Amino acid sequence: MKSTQLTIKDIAKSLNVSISTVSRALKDHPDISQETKDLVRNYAEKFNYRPNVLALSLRRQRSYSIGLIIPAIVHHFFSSVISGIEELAHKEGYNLIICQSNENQYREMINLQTLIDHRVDGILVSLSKTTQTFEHFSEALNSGMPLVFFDRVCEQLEADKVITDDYEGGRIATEYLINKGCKNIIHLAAPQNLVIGRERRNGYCDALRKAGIEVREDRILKCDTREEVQTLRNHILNLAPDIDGIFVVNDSTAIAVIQVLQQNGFRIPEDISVIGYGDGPNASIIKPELTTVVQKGYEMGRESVKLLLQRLNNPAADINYQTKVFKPTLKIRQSA
Amino acid sequence: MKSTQLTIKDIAKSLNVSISTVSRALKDHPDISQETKDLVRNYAEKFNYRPNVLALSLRRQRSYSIGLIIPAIVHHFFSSVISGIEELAHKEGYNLIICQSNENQYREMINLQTLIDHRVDGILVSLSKTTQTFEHFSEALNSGMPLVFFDRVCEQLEADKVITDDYEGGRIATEYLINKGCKNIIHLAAPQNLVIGRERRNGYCDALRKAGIEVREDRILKCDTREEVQTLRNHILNLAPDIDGIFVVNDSTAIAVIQVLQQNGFRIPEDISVIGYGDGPNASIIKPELTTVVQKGYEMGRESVKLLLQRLNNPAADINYQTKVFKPTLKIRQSA
DNA sequence: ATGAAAGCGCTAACAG
DNA sequence: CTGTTAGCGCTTTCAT
Repeated sequence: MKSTQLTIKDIAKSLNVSISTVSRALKDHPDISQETKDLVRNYAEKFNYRPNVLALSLRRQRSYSIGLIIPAIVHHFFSSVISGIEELAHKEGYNLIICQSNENQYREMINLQTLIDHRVDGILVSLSKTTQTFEHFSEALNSGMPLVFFDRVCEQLEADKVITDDYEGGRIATEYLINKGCKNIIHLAAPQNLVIGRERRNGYCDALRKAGIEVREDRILKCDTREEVQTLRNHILNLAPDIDGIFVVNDSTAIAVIQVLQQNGFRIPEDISVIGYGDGPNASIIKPELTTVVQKGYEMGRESVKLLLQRLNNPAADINYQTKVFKPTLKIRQSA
Repeated sequence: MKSTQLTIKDIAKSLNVSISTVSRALKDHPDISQETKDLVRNYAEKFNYRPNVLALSLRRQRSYSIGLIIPAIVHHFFSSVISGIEELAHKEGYNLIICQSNENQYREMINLQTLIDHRVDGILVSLSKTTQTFEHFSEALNSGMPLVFFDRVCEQLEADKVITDDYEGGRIATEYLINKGCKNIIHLAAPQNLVIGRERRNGYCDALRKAGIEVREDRILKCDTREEVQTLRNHILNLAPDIDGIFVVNDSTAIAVIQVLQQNGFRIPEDISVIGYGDGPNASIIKPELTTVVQKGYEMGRESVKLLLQRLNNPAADINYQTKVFKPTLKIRQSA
């Protein structure tokens, strides 16, 4: 923070007018004479006066900044969400304070507190994988802090939410595999404490049932990272000869699985069809190119900000909480 | 910003002590009796008092937040830098305000102003591709704002910098190709107003000269995005029969080139060897896996924050500006 | 049309 | 050991 920044007080002194006159002149208050306005504004312009946002926020009881709690910045999906958020937020005059939970509930709680301490006007959050309790959020909500959850939301909490219809995503992916003729489809799932994990899985299960295929617990593996694919490598390879389809909860895991299978002589999609989830840039780099469920990160980011702004601009109006649902689509490439 | 947040004044009133007593008790000032301390702190704890960071910043003339101007969040390199920055900054009690320039000088200038307006204690920046003038930064620097440039730095500005030795990166990549027996190597380059663009290119040129290979301007193409590869598609394919090596300024462009070449019957690396720059996750997804220059984003992020903190903690001490240089290494895979 | 003063939440010098 | 006061930079009510 630069201490040598020009203040309204400095201007007042130099111009021999009162502080309030300067303040009013700067904001084009009708009471001020054109003459004084010009005087003040020229001076301000000349010496590059810039209002102190901190002081403004304190005074206005509104910081014009919004907070973001995100599990991990480096995932393409999340970074595209950030991009969408940043874009709209800045356009609307808000700035963005970003915190990373690193998939850790404790960090998430700290993040939340940090943002509250900074008196952000509202908070956007996508839950960490390890988050099991939600008091921190319900407290914030009760204290009046506007909260919008996106992607990884919390069912038990009443709040604004932006999601993709993950059940539908799981369903269309699995149905596509079934229509392709797959009979033995496994699912690599996200942790089941996450709604997205449950929903995608439910979509998978229901599609199977609808097709008269038995849902087998031993064909659903908790596996949603590249690293886990390595850990479960042998298990997956044991399963491989008996299966003809895999629905994977995200792209990077799907790609890791394809690589492992290919290294062991399985042909994709001839032997086994694989479908991912996300449609990041990797999806069209892997050979065969990945068939995957499209998730619109950038748009979800923007939508989250929209919902938040709506609430900020109607603080009194007790709008009912909204859930904006994006319909997932299947991007068909080569892997299935 | 929640207006119903408990303040020090509220506590004072409830407890019938003065505001300053509360303030001191909270910060364990030696003058305050243990009794009063307990009283105040219990109350604060019980009603979940949280200091208003805005007021604190105003008072201290220090916001404990740092700003970041980044060309595009969605690039893996940059998002890993952010991750490193966020990590260390939060650990040191700073929070991060992120602005995206979108490779646009005008946006970059706005971003800078926004951050100054928010009275951040310091700013980390990586230049946008289109930035051609630097007055905005030199002004900030002159006004005393600590600035650290990383990766895309500015030669003309005296400031702290964190870079990889891009000349060296270009050199080792090209030398490796030469040693592999390549004689006709083209370079897909970044814009030459960027130091990284010039340096990588210079490394390429010098490696060629050192090997007695003529440097030909028609073998250096400005091409550093997937999109540009499509635009230059025909040009590249015309060149292809005559060349045996390509040094590309970043991974995603390298991958796009490989895809175009493969689609047109060229074998990588048998017909043409390709080397990228960055070593993001994509590098090991493409077939053949990409040989590429390793760039340590996360570490560069941390180092940038370190340099900044060093300066913040020694505001008086006129430390000489430092440039931290990371040595690039070559990750050899299959594409070359 | 302009100024004085209070206050946003907090700290710290000064006083007692 | 505790309280009073001024001030960080700004806005706004109330006087004039």
